[in-house]
Amino acid sequence: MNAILHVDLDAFFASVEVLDDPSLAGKPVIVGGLGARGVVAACTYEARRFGVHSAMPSLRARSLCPDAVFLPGRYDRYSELSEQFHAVLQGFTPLVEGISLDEAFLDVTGAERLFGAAPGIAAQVRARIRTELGLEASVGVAGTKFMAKLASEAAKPTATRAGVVPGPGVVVVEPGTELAFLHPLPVQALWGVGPATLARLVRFGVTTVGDLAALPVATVVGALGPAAGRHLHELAWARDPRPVEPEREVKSVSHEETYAEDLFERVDVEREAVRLAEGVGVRLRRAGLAGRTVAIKVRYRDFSTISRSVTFPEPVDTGVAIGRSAVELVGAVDVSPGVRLLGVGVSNLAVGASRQLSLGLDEPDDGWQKATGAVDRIRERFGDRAVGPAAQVGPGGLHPKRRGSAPWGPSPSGEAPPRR
DNA sequence: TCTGGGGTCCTCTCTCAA
DNA sequence: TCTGTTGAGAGAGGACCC
Repeated sequence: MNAILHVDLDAFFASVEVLDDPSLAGKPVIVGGLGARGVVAACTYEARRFGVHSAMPSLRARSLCPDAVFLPGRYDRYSELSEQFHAVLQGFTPLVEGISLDEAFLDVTGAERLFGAAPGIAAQVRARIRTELGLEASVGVAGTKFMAKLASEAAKPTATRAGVVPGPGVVVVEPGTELAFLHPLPVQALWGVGPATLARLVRFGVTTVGDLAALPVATVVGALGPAAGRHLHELAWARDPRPVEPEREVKSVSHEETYAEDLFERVDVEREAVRLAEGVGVRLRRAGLAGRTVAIKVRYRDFSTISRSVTFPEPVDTGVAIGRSAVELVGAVDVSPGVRLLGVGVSNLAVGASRQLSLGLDEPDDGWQKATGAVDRIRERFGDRAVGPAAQVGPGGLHPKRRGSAPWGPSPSGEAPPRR
């Protein structure tokens, strides 16, 4: 029997803000995009008492909890603490699968001889996170990843109108008790059941995990398709063979941005495509990756979204090559309805040096490779804003998109959010 | 209420070649 | 030569996760 831990930092971004500014302790704190199109990235349990939750539009959060402290978020600081968090986990086992900045699975089956039984390891993990990071974590312990995830959810504090109720911190699902724990839960508790899947299941009278388990698998497959149907039916019977995977390969790299005001001019959309492509290229080269498929994503003001992509025989990794493809793809879509969001991404990734596409310019391709290398070295020394494509030079200087800039929506001014 | 950013995975459709 | 089948791959869209 495997021993899997799911470790989740409580209200991570908001807790970091409280950690760095103790005067915020006990107050409703909301981190996210502050503009009209921003969303809540995280909030303290004091804010959740008012019905605020992550992914909620910031305007709605403001109306529910006008006295909350609203902060734009500091992605770099969260990344720094996330690295420390994962280092703590690595101290218990190398079998750590990071899910996000604040969440990870640990397979401690082999670590039990060194650290004791899994529930004890869970307590040790929490204690070390508290003393070394100053943050609170909830831990679920079970025989599978999926059950451990549900258990950590049950370990968290809860916010009610009356106040914040501390959680147990560690919840253990003992072998043999999985179904008793699982079947009373609402079916949305299953990983993979969102609003659309829920709507389909409700038509079959399914509201709990137990209801889903009671259906014949063929019925679930008929409703949800073979992959999702079989997978969810297995989960409903607490069967989850997925192992903890420490190394997961990246499948795609992308940047997207929602604009404070819609873009109607093709030249503006093309300039943004070049800027986003530049950021994607930088991240690809830093990771030593290149990709064969370049895709754009366009979201219109009515929230309808389209994507266009093109696949090349050879992988690309320079902003010039990605940008040129993205501009061509933008050229094939209608921008007149108003572009709310634009995204540029690269997939079909491969490790190693790329062979760049012919750029249709007089410059030999290896000349661009050398130029890109020089640009990367300048950025290493002087920062991302030091150099960029000519199309990006304007009165405001260079604005190459970097990971984590305006991560939760445009700020009120339309500029990147201020750093504290 | 009016919906971010960065991902992964799945499904459907179309095309092309065997 | 024509038609039907099958499978792979590309492209597009959607659902879901944190």
